[in-house]
Amino acid sequence: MADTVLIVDDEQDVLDMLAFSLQKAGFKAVTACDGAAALQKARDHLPVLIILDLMLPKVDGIEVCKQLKADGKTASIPVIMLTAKAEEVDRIVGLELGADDYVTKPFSPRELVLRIKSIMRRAGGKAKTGEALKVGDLFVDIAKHEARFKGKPVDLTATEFKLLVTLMERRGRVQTRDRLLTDVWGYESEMDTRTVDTHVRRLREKLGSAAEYVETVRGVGYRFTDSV
Amino acid sequence: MADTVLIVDDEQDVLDMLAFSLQKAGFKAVTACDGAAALQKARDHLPVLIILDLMLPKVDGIEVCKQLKADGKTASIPVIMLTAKAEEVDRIVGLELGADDYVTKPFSPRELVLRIKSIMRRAGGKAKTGEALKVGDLFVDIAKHEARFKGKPVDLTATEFKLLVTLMERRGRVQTRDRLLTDVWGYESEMDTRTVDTHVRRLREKLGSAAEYVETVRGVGYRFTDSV
DNA sequence: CCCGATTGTAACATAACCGTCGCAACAAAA
DNA sequence: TTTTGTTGCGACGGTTATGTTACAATCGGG
Repeated sequence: MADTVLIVDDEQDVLDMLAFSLQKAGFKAVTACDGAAALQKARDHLPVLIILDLMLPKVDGIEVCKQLKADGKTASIPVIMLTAKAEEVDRIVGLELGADDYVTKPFSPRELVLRIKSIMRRAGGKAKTGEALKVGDLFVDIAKHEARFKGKPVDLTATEFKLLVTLMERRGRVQTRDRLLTDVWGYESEMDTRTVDTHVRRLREKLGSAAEYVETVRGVGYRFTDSV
Repeated sequence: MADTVLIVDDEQDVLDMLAFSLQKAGFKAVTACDGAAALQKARDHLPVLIILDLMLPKVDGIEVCKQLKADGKTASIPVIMLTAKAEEVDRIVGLELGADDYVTKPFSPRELVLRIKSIMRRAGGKAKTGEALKVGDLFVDIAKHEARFKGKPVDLTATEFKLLVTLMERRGRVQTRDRLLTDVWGYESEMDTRTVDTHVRRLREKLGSAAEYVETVRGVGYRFTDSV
């Protein structure tokens, strides 16, 4: 099928894991282990999506992304950036290099596949570097690490912020506690699922009347609803 | 496009790096490695901007700048000075030699491109009186290397000044410590991120009540806010 | 050559955040 | 209604991030 995805990373383990996950999700995976090969294969296969590690030998991931966007042949291909540290996210966004989304390591394969599908849905309609989530009066700007409700800033901790974003990105669909644990806390976290409850509670508290967006689905988990 | 930039430096590495960065940013780069060639190429290409290293063989960078400003053909071209040490900034400014801005080594390419765009924006509008950043009662004049709060001068060291300018130029957006390190201290600085905290503290101390502009975003970094 | 200013780092203090627990409130099943 | 399981809530220590202070090294000016 034409659903080819290009994966660029210098670690073979990551490549294998991603290729496996993507093939399982119905994509065709092509891999590259450095920037030069990435640019070459991007032109060659014209994938529908590129997953690009920030840290690459020789040519930086940022540079690769810029060159992809500068080439008319590959400019329209959505790019998902992989970053090792959450702190680098701001840097990426600030550079305005044209990445369409980012995922921080460690990530869950499930999360990545969801992002991919989200990106491709978005690309089908209006492609935009959507770093802003908005539901009703609730506005979340990922680039600024800032959430606003009715225009007023909501002071959230880093964990609460990521939890809110995760829920909003999958709005309408129930998220189990285990899934939230792996997606917010990372795939290797060994924690009590009740911890999620506590953070949901704190999040609701700070959200005030916007807390009604966060629904409890008894026996399953939580859901962010936009149809109040 | 006519966006030609002349780069003058005696080190080939610096020339390469700058030319690369500028071309990525959409400029056309012309280089010169000494003062005589610089004057020649300035008259020849009539660039929209000149990046001029202070230390040059044979003819001093200061002398080059003076001659550029004395020649009617090149007098109107904005000049950005490159200096190895922040302390020399005062010297440049004191000499009133006509430079429009300065950047201290080591610098980040990102920073330089930002300065260039700023300079060119300014040149498009009014005559060069030095770029002034203004938020509330806080005024910062980059060209004069001067900061004022409620009209009273704030005595800042070179590092503190650069930190303040960097934060103000990206007002509203969180700046991680790593990013501030690369933008204020240079692209190859290997320093403790806690150093940033210390300098932020010193800056806040000197700013007095204007310190509220400098916000801490726990777990992320610092942010200069104008929406208090 | 000496002295003050500046700077980066380390050490300590403090505040914020996080994960867990126990219990009460609640809902679904029996 | 009773029973059983689930979730909300508040609180408690442990951990981490940041504020604060102090100090040695460096640099430049006098």
